[in-house]
Amino acid sequence: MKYLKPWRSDGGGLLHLTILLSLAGLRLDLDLDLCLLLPPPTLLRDELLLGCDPTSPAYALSPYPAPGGWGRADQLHPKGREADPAAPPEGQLLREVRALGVPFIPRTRVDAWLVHRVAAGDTDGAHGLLGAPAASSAGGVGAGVDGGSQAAPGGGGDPRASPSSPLAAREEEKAPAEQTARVPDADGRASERHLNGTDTSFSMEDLFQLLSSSQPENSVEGISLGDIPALPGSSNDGMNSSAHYNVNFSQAISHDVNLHEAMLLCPDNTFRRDPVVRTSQPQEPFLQLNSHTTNAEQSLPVANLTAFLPFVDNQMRNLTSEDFLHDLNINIFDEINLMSLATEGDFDAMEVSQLFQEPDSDSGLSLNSSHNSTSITKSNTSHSICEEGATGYSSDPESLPHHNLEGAVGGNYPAPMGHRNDSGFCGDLAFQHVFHNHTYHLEPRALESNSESFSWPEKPEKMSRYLSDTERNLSRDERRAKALRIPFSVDEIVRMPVDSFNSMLSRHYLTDLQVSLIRDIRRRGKNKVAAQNCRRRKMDIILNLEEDVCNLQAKKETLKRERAQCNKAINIMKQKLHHLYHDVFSRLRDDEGRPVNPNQYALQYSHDGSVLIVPKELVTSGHKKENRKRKREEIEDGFH
DNA sequence: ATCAAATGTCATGAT
DNA sequence: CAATCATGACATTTG
Repeated sequence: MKYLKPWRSDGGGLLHLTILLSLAGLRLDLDLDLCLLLPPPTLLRDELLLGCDPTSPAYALSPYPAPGGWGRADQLHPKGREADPAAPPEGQLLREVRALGVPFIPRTRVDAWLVHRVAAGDTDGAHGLLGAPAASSAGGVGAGVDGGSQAAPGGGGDPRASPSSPLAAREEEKAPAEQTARVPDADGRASERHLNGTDTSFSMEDLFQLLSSSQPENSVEGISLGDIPALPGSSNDGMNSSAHYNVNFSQAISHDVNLHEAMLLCPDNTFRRDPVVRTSQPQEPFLQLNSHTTNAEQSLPVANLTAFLPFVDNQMRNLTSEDFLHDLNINIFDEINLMSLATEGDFDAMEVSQLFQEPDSDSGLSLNSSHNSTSITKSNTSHSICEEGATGYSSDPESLPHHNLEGAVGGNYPAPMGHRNDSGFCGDLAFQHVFHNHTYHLEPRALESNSESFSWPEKPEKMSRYLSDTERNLSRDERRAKALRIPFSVDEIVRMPVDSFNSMLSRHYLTDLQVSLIRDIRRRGKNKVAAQNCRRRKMDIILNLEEDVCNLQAKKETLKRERAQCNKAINIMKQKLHHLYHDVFSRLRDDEGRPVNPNQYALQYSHDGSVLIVPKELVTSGHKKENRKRKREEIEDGFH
């Protein structure tokens, strides 16, 4: 398994940003030279997802809808969307586009605009507006606009960035005024402004405005380009000025191009599973989820993020055959998924990093100890909370709203991470450092494992130390499912009938890793129930046996008492017989008038009722004969 | 820290 | 033949 390092460096500190808008056969290449720092996972993911040619076989092999076939009919059907309570209010533009009957349901204004342009046959205009095709799609940022999949629009601003960055704080102050003037209203009138009046003057700002305005409420916060510190040697080539793009670009990229996540993992209306099955599950739209989870990325003033991009380039260049496509589909997506997970959620960052931990490596996940440690943040090799959680979670709970990261797995995930400290020391320098040094320190062994043989080398006893009480209440499978963004609850996965289960798997775009985990969860869950039943039965058997033992013991005691009584009665009878014997013999006299010795004679009853006095020798011999005769008769009876 | 009970997990065979 | 169940053995968690 080939893992891509998440940083790309262009040497000059310039991030070559390429936005490929692949939509309904339309490819819009936006080539930007920005001293812009983008969230690496989003960048990598979208680069891989959308940086390739939409017409290439990669799209056919990928689990994503190919251009022109965005999503399945049932998923994209307007009715299905109308039934979605989470769907955003339809703006006029959206209605317009939908009225055109294109097989693509835009969720964002950019989507709508693009579809509108495509439907209107004005693709050239779109190309012209968005600039020249990318010189290197693999080296750029694929900022795809995914209509049907609603690429993570949710928007939450980036409250984490503001407190930690003076620039961001300043931006935050002036943001509202700008936003009021720039952010389109909810029904997309601002978007229509571009469409109706100034198509030919559509600028980057317009695009970014569109991107950022897909969630107007989120556009107030976040990092503007002006806030991003310029790297040495950076320039504003390709841009009018940084101020010109003083929009929530990072957020826009993060929210609107998070295609992989949106299409694979987003359980929103476009990929909603059977509502009947889902009725018991709280609908946790990933829109909201993703919007929150990108905050860490946005908030990070990453300095070295470009270090990973050449790696990506090499990977992309070296993998041009079917292997590449296969890897792109299975491994890379999974890996990216994991990496993105690591950057998108507090828990997940922790979880994923720990899941990939060397089993015996203690890795110093000392979350508690790291709370009051500030020096660790300056050590490249220290294993601090930030390193473990370096995959992009804020440590400043006050600065970020309590994001509800949970999917359907395990019900609710209140999600306060145990490692989320109160000091927020990771938010600034520490977090910056950690972010670009340790974000994707995945163990090669773990990285090389494919999705089928993927193991979870976690050490539960260690794991539990770093989990909050809430997380600790989750089972391991629930934590795993949450880490992989499995959009179903463990209970649901286990209890679902096999037919529903299989149809569910086929209806959702799940990575191999997710499918494997889901099947494992089902197997383990059923086996857990079976084991519980088995133990219950065993306990029942044991209890029944114990009850039987008690009953038998009581019966034994009763029998013993009866036997004792019988023996007592027998002894009494013997005593009486003895007395009677002596009484009889005391009265007997032989022919000479002498008393008869009871030791030499015995009394014997004859058949006619008379009593004879017989010498004991004859009595014993007679008894022996009778016994022998009786035994012979018994043997003969048994033989016959 | 230690230990025992409870519980989870895996392997395997049966259904 | 796949899915599920049953269960012994071992691992892990819990109190």
